[in-house]
Amino acid sequence: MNSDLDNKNISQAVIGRLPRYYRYLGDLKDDGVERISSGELSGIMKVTASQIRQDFNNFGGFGQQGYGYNVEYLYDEIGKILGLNEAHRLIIVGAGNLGRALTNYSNYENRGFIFEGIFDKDTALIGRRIGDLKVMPMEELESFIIKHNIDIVVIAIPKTGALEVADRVVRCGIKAIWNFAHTDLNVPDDVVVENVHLSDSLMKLSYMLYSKRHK
Amino acid sequence: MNSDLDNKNISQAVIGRLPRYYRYLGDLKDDGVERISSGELSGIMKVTASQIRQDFNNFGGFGQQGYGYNVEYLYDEIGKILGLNEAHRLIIVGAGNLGRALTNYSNYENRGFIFEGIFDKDTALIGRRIGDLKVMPMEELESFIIKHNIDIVVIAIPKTGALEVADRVVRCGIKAIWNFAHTDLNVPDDVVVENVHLSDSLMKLSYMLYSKRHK
DNA sequence: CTTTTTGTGTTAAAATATTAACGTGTATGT
DNA sequence: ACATACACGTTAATATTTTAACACAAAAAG
Repeated sequence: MNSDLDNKNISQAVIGRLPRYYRYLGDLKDDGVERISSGELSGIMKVTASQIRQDFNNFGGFGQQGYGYNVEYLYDEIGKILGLNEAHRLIIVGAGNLGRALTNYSNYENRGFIFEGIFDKDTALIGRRIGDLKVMPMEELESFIIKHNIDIVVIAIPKTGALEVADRVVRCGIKAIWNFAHTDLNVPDDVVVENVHLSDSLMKLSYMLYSKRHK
Repeated sequence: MNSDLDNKNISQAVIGRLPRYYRYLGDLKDDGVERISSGELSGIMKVTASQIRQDFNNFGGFGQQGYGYNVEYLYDEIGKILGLNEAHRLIIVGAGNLGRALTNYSNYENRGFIFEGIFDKDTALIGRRIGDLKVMPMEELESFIIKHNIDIVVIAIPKTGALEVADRVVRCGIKAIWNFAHTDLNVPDDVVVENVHLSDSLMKLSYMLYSKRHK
């Protein structure tokens, strides 16, 4: 069913905007707003109304002429598109500061993403509690992934070990990696990687600041 | 001087790729590679040679026909473009898990970005040491920024307080914000914001995973 | 009930971004 | 010293993305 839409290739540009729409619609929903037009949303989100209509239409018609979009319906539909209707089970590799931050951060920010475990190679950390989780040794990585039906692996270790960890989790069937290591991973085509390169982000900011100053 | 290049508007697409070039060139440099052609780099980075040449040419000719690019020179030049030749002084607002992670993370990953202070409104945290820093109360925010010539403010607090903090730091002259709060900030045109919306990133991953599965 | 306004989905146009093509200068090898 | 291959910078072509235009359906107004 729905094969038309499912097979249509959605551009990265559109996908990148979906979470932002989702965020704004969530806020509107919380504020009790029932309906909204592309024009109004345009004003709030600072994007053209045309783009909003184009973006939504990639996935089918969610609105109605003369009415606009029903906020709650649209919110739910975008949630479905983003795959938020099914729960995801994650593990974090790396119990350093970042790994710890992500464990807690995600607990209250992202329902639907369930953090099932955290791993580290440092024996001093193994066994320590972080939130609800206990740090596990790297030897148990593969068996844990399989036993607990893990969906997504978060890599939160320095780049030295990142490639090896990626290889290991890919070998036991992982298809999605959230990569915080300061390097690009090399994975098969059917594995998706979302990079969060904090240094890159900071450099971008530096560039923007610098170029504004010297203009 | 150099007003041609300085005033030329570089597209976001290009800027977004610069840190990645910088990263790869740094690795090459560390490996002792002296020169590289756009074709070779293309193979390593998985982008077209044409794009590499186009990108670099936005900032002037760094290469030489028949030779290619000198790795170290190119690395340094891109560094300058990114504004990494001048040091930046940062403070972090929010001494929660994320703020703490960023303090340490950046200490060894990003030379040139100096973390000068960390602030929190939670009195239980004030005075506690995080790395080399001691958590300061929010009341001292403005005076600290001015006294220590702070460049960049990192917002690492929940969205509730983020807008107010942004307003406060903008009012005392801050022109660059690294925003980890789960919301968009509203700042004047001459202030640049680089967002790191972790939830958005995770949702994107969820989408990619979901859409691969259902294809 | 009719008219007017609203605002979508969609098609067309404009603007950007990416890739390919190529002329020319530099290095390398004979 | 000369020929050949290399590889940049640049211009041209292609593809993608964004914005505008518009026909038509639903809602609101009279």
